[in-house]
Amino acid sequence: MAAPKSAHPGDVRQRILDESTALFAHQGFDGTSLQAIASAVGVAKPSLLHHFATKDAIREQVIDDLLDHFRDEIPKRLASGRGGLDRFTSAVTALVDFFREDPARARLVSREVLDRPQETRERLREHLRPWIHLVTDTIRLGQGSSVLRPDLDAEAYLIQVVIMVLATVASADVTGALLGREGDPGLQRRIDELIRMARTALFLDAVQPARQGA
Amino acid sequence: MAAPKSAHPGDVRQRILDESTALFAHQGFDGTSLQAIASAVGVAKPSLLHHFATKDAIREQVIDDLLDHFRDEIPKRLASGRGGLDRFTSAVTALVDFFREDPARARLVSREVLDRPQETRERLREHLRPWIHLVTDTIRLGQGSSVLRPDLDAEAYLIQVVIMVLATVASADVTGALLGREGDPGLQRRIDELIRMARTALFLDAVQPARQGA
DNA sequence: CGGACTGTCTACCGATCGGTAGGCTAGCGG
DNA sequence: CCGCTAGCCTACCGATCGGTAGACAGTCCG
Repeated sequence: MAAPKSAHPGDVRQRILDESTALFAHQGFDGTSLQAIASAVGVAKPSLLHHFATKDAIREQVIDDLLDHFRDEIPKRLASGRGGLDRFTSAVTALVDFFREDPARARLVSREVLDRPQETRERLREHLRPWIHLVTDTIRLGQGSSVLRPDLDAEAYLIQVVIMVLATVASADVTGALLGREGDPGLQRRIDELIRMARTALFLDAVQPARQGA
Repeated sequence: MAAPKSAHPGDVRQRILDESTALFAHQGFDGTSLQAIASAVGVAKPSLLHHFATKDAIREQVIDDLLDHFRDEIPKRLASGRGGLDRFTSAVTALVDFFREDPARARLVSREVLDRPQETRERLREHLRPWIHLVTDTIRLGQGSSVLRPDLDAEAYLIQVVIMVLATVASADVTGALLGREGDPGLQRRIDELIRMARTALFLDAVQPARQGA
């Protein structure tokens, strides 16, 4: 009626994906009905199924878009240097920022891991395998030249750091209240500590760089 | 018919809780129907609602039992010494073992964090507050006497370690395939690295104790 | 101008959801 | 021995689920 019809092709489709991302992240796939998505987008329920064959197809597209975005963004952020921070902090910060700028991403991945472990395992393996090799090779190089701790398990270390970043962002609402101050979101404080832990566990104790302010 | 009726009072009730724990952990609360629980237990659906007022009441009891069990078991395990391992490794191992001996616990908590952040935050705060204070006070003591790293944020550190343990066990099925060898579950390897990371990030580099075999 | 196509809608489908009503039975206390 | 209660059952409820049918309106192309 008031709104112009079919003003932008592909617009509704993208809005469906955006709203589904938010809803799946907060309520889970099973906890989100097609009606809820339709209401959020502002269309009737069957319109969703005109753009996607089934509810599950929406979820698949949401996940694919997220992983593609991850694969495109991370190298870009790594290349952009990030000021005077050393290479390690720059890398971890890039990882953290990707999830922190939209925590729905962290929640969504966490839910997929819990809901569909087998499928998610295969998908992540394809997407992350080259990336993992790149990082672990670099770590092993640093271990050889006595910059990094020799007793470190490169692959396990990397995975643990990624898991910790994911879980930290995904659980930000909950874990904030466990810190001392009540109203404090405290996410930055936990991330600072996360980076300190990861760095300390990686480098032989040469220098501990000063903690960055913001 | 064949089975003796009402052989053990409270038996069915406990079986409902056990099966619900497993089902909620693997499929989520919204992904688990009352019918699915009833079938797993081997009773008719309305029998569930004789023991519990609503489906949600089942979930509440499952979580309460889990948290109570945690609060009872952890001090017990800490007291039992765990052989010649130092106190730190003993504590982290106790935490890891609690979740690893039934990974459904880790999955269940992770799901609650995602599904009901506000409610879970309050519940965890009540349950964990004294425990957190105990640990962080001990850490700060160690920081004062120059055994532990002075730049460590005791509360944030503790929370990050707990999060990492939880997420590691909850995601064991997925993350295993990301390590080098394919069929390898690799959980022990990640947990060894987790403990190494936590230890290195906590202690000033005096000694790195040898990694324990099994 | 006139189809064909695209996108949206209303109306509806069978299945399943959480939950209820009420009957049957076995054990127990008076 | 009799009635009450606990525990389990079959049968059923309205609501909501994911998904379908088909009408209708624009828009683009010949």
